[in-house]
Amino acid sequence: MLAIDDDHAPLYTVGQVASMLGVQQAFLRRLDEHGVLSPSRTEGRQRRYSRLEIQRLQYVHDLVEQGMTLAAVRKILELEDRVRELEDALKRMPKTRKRASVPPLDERFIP
DNA sequence: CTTCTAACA
DNA sequence: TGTTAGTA
Repeated sequence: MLAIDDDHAPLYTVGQVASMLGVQQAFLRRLDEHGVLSPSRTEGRQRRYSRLEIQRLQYVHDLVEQGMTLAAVRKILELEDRVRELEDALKRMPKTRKRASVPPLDERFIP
């Protein structure tokens, strides 16, 4: 009954995606090389992008235009994914009315 | 005709 | 980063 997610379906080639977004194929391939966004591959090793990946591509394109390096973009996407994880982990956490204790400044950053 | 990798400017 | 040669 779960209308299978056609948003995750790997359907589009680099060429299609590149012209859809008005970017160059080389750019998309570089994102793949740098681990920013790696689409799934066919058995013949050809890239196939899903609609979700294309959306993320739009976002990545913006960040790069704003001057972000690919390494920076990769880190940003990692952190944003991490934030989502924590957000819905929080959402599922049993409601407690306790006052959250704030960790000391020094300990709060750097994994 | 399209994509792929690798290499060069 | 964009382009291109040589393939598959």
